[in-house]
Amino acid sequence: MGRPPCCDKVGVKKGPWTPEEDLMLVSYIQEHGAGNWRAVPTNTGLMRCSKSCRLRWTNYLRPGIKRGNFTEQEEKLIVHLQALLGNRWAAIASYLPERTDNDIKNYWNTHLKKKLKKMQAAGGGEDGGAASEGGGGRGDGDGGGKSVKAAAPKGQWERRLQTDIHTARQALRDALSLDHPDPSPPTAAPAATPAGSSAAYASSADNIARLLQGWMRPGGGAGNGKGPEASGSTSTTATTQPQPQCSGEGAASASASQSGAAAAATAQTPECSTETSKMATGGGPAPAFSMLESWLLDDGGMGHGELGLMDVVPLGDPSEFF
DNA sequence: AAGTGAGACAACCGCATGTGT
DNA sequence: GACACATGCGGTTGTCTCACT
Repeated sequence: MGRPPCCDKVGVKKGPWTPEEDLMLVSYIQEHGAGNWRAVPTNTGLMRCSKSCRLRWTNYLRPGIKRGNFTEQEEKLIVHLQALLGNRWAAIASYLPERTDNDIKNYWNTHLKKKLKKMQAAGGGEDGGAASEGGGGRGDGDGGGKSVKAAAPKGQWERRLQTDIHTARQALRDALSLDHPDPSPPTAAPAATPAGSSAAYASSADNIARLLQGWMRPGGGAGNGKGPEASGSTSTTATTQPQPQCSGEGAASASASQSGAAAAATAQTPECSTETSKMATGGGPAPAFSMLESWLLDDGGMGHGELGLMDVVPLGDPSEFF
């Protein structure tokens, strides 16, 4: 409702972030943990709005983020999830712990959309293609969730329900406190693989990653929110390690989308919820993921992707996947 | 070698939702 | 129960880099 935009203030800087700003933000989060973004600009002296700070952190500075080069598996996963969930990037991103929703969204808009279009044009519809748009549902490719609802045989509410189930399952898993997989040591910020353009910037990001490694190691362990301020908001802090429990999760190792992700998902701890609330959306589909994976790899089943997934996660008995 | 166009990525904007008072 | 505030999400735009002519 009549809420004033957070970035209304004059003097708020916009545009690309400089390495210096990144450092300021990172070091602040190091000390206070992520969260309470409102206070970040004032406390850091950054001339950015809180939103911008949060975005910068979650999309770029947060450790454990893999950049560039989507693997084939990731691609497939995205296509199928998009078909299933629509443009709910945050939910989709929860299946790809190393990727940010923004990244996935961009990748979809720049690569996959075209790819699928081509496929359809070729009369193929191959993989996600056919499945996804349910017959070109998205036409323009945009408006995912919205248009999907019209074209998809299943209502969007059903998809939501589906996601909710994931969330619920995750919650239950947390409650049962499965222990997390060991924080598989990150292969060091894979970050620095930006393609071309970002190369220059990558180096600075790399530096930041190094910086993070330094401070994230307080107790030797990225362990459980052992981070600088292991509490509350720190959730993210914990994440800060390139091998975090929250974001990058162990999956950090290589093509996480594969097997790694499963473990990764499990790695989700309640603490991670703050920053990764997005993750909560899709929940930590650890078990589901493996099934999803096989489902995905089983291309033959394509064509009814949705039904396929529905089968994967029977509405009636989600518990079965615990 | 220079100019133009296309593609890719980062960031911003506005709306929706959740939480606290 | 209503209101206000903070955060999260998705869509869109702007900028930069690379490839081609």
